[in-house]
Amino acid sequence: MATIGDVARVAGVSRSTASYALSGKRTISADVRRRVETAVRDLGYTPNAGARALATAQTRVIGLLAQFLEDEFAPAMLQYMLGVSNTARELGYDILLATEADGRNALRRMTDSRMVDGIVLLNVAEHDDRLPILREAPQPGALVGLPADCTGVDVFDLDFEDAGRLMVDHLHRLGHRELVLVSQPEHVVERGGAYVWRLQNAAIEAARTRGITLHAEFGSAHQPEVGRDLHGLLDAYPRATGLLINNEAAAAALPTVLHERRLTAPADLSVVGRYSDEFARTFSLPYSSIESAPDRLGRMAVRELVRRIEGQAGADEPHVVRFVTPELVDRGSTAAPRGD
Amino acid sequence: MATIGDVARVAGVSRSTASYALSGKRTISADVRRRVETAVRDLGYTPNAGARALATAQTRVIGLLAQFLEDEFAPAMLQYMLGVSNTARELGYDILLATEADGRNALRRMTDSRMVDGIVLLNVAEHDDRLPILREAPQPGALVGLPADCTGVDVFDLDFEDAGRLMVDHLHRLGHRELVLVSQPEHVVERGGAYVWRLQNAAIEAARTRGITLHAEFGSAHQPEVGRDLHGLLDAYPRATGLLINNEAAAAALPTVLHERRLTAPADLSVVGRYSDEFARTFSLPYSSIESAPDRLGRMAVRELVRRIEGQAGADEPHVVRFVTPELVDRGSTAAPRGD
DNA sequence: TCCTCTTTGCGAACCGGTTCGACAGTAGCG
DNA sequence: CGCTACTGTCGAACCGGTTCGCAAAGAGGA
Repeated sequence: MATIGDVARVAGVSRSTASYALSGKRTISADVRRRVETAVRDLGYTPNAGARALATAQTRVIGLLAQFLEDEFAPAMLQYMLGVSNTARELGYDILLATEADGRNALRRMTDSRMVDGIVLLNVAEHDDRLPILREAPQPGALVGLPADCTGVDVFDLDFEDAGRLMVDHLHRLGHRELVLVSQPEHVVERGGAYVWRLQNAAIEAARTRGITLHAEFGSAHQPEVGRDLHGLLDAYPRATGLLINNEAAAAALPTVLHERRLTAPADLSVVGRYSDEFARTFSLPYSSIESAPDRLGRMAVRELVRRIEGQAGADEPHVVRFVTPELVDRGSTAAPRGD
Repeated sequence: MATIGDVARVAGVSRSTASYALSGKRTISADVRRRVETAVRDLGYTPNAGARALATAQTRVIGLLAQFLEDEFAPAMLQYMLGVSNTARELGYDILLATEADGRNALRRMTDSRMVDGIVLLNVAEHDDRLPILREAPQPGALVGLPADCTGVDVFDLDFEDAGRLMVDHLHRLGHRELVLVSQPEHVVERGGAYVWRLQNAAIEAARTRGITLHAEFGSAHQPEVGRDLHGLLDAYPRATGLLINNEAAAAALPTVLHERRLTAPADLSVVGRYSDEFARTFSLPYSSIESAPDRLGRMAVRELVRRIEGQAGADEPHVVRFVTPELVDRGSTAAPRGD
C-alpha cells in the first residue's frame, strides 16, 4: 500500500510538500501540485485513517449506540439508524455501530480509545445509565429521546405531549366522546421509556379539559397477546368510538382484529396511530397517524453533533433540546362517530 | 487523556516496559507489573485506537456493508446486521457500518484507508458490483448471499433450493396437488436477488417430479398492492389448496386477505412461508415457515472472517461456500387438503 | 545594486502506541 | 572464581500522517 512518502518520492518532493499539496493548507506551485496529484493517481494512494487520526486527533467517525430492548419494536429502530448513518455520510463521517446490550461498556470503549469524534445515543431512557459516562467523555454527544437531565448533551425528540393532545383533539373535534388509548407494554415504561408516559399523560389531560372519556391501557408488544388485548379492550369499552394506538405491534395487529369483529374504520371505529411513515407503508396500515419521523430526528441529531465536533458551535454554546412537532397524516381512518 | 508515556512515568519505568507489562509479550517482574497496573487504574488509561492501529496494522474493526434496496423488505436486514454486530463484539471487534446507496464507494473508503481488518457484505447480488473491489482489497471478506463468482471470499447463504423443495415436499406429502408460490417482486430478481430464482426454480422442479401443479408468481413489496395480488391469485387459482410465500410483505398481508375471504388456515388453505423467526414473532404470523436464520448467517460470516483475519485459517486455506440447511417450523398452518 | 517581501519547498518534530536489539544484573554451573 | 545463560528493563526506531519554523529563490521597489 502506498504511503505519502511514496507519493513524495514519485513526485520528487518532500513528504511535507506532498501533504500540503493535498490538503491545500499552504500555497504550492501549480507544477508541483500536478506532479503530486498524478503520483497519487498512479500509486492509488489513500491516506491511512489511523495515522491521520493520530496526527490530527480527529477520526471522522461517529459512534452510534442503538439499544434493542426486550419488547420494544425493533424494526422501528432501523429507521433511526438509517437516518443517522445516511446523514453522517453526507457530512463526511462514518458510523461505528454498537448494538451490544451493555451500552455503557460500548460507550466507554469508543470514547476512551478515541475511536470516534462524537456519539449518538438512540432510544434514550428517562434515567439512562449511559448518560453519566457520555457527560464525562471528551467527545460531544447527541441524543434521540428525552432524558430527565439534559445537561451536557444535545437532545432531540418528538413532542410526545403534543402528539397525545393532537390525537385527542382530532377525534374530539370530530365529535367523539369516548376514546381508548393503547400504549406500549407497561414494563417498557418502567424501564424508562418516558415517551409513553408523556403521550399518555398529555392525552389524559387533553381529554379531561375537553370533558370527554379516555381509557388509557397498556398493550403487549407481540402477537398473539396484543391481538387478544385489543379484543379485550373493544369488549370492555363497547361505547368507545375512537381508538388511539401508541404501540406498533398493536397497530400491525389491528386490521386482523377489526376483521374478526366485522368492524371497519372509520365507519364503525375511528383510529389514529403513532408510528413512522415507513412503518405505515411497509405494513400498509390504513390508519391516520402521527408521524414519528425517525429519519428526521436522526438527521437533526447528527447535524448538530457535527456542528459541535467541528467547532462551528462556539466552544461553550449552550446545548440544545429540540422537539419535533408531530404531524397527523390523514389516511381516512377517522370520521364523525356513528349517530346511534 | 493519559498516554502510555504518562503510565510509564507514574510507574517509574520506560514506555516500552509499560507496553510489555500490559501486553504480556515479554516477562516482567511482578513488582513492575503491579506498579504499571495501578498507574493504569489511577490515570484511567486506555490505549489510543488510532496509534495502536498505526503500530500494529490492525484496527479490530470489521466493515459492514448493508444495502437497502428499493422494494426489498428493510426490516429483515436488521436481523442480519444484529447477527453480525453482536458476534463481532463477542470476538472483540467493532463494526463500521455503511448504509449508503453507493456500496462500491463505501467499500473502497474502508479498505483503502485501512479503517477495517475485514469486510462483511450483506444482501449480495448475483453479479454484485462490490465484489471486484473486495477481491482487490488486502482485507478478507465474507458474504451473506450467493454471487455467481465466489472466488476470493467466504460465502454464506441459506440453501434456497432446499427451501423450495422442502416447501413443496411438505405440502405434497400432506396430499396437496395444486400450489401457488408468491415470490418477491420481479425487479428484485432482475436486480440480482438470485435467491428468489433459486427457491422458485427448485420448487417448480420439485413439483414437476412429483407430478403436481405449481403456479409461480411474483408479488408486490408493499401494501396495498400486495393484498390485491393475493386476492388476484386466490381468484385465479380457485382449486389451489396450498400457498407458498417467499415475500415478507405478502406474508404480513395474508391474515387480512384471508379474513376478507372468510378463509382460515389450514382448514381452507395450507400456508408455508419463508422468513425469519423474529419476523414471525413480531407480526405473529401463524404460518408454518422456513426459518431464514439471518442471525445464524451473520454469525457464521463473522466467525469465518475473524478466523481469516487472525490468520488461524492458513494463509492460503481455500475459501468456503457454506449453505445453511433450512428448517421448517411447524406453526400448524398446514394440513391435508379438504376432500371436496 | 541592494534590500525587503513573498512565494515555495524542506527538515524535523510530533501524535501514541509497538517491537527489536542491547545490556545490566543475577543465577547456575563447572 | 570465571564463564555462560537467562531475566528484566531500557533506548531507539518505526508505523504514516500533519504542521511548525526556517531558508532559498524570485519579485518588486528605492
